[in-house]
Amino acid sequence: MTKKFRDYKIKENNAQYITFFDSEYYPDYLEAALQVYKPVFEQFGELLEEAENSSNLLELIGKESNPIRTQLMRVFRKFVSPDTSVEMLKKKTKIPEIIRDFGDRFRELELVRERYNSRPFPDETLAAMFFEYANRGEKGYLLTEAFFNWFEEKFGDEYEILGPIKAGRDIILSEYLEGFSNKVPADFLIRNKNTKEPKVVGFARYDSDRGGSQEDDRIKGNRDNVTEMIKYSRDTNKTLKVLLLNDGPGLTLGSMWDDYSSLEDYGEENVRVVTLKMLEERVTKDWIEE
DNA sequence: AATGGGTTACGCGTTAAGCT
DNA sequence: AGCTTAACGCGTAACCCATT
Repeated sequence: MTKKFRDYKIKENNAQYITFFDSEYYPDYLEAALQVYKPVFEQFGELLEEAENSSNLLELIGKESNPIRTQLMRVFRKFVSPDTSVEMLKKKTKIPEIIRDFGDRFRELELVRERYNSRPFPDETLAAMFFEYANRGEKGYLLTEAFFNWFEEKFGDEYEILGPIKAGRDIILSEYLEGFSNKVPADFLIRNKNTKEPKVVGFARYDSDRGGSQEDDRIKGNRDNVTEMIKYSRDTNKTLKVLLLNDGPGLTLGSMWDDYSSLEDYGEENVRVVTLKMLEERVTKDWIEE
């Protein structure tokens, strides 16, 4: 009997199967943060002097080009308009609309100047806040990247793996599976290199933190996907496997591990849940083909 | 009544691909 | 070339609920 995801948790030792990606320690990165954002703050200060009013300040920022424009927008949000989401501010063309809809809630320019000048220059606090966001999402990319590399190395001759290694559109399964009409987004798809026959549908996720709320969504989403795949396999008489690549310390939180274990049970031999450290043992040609 | 862990709900910024 | 979209994981306020 093959080892199951559940079996990696005996005696609560599952943490050893988790992959860690290094993060920086506080306060080591403060210097780097100041380096990055000092020019942004500097320019914001200049525009602040130049502007006639708060709306005009936004217009002036809109004339700048990226990447600095987006950074100036972030500062604008903080000092002038916490109402306006970054999604809005990212669109240059939306600026007149934003002024129309939110302009009356912008903080008065005089007050903004006063508050801005009350801060030390460069504002280390704000730099640190911004910096904290900078690496969001990166660990998820590292996870898929590591998997793609491993897979190419190990199975590159026999199989091909499709999907974005970093940012980019997911694989929409209906576009690759004959007779499958649901627009299910997957992270990768493994096919026989010669026949192009789909073999494995993959979903990847790195959980640094947070158990709680996300657990349910993810398990449920994954379960729905598994159900779909099983049905598809049965209908078409093909064996299509589902690989759930999950990793990160978040896996050890709450009921996450157990939930994934039961998901594996639910999918029987067609579903495997793995971390990077289980790849050699669990992602085998036998499993792909059986 | 206080404490504290867990849950719910939602907004968030950056990146690279994709589009116009 | 500039802009938009799709993808990623992160942070936390407010609430729930069991225990002390």
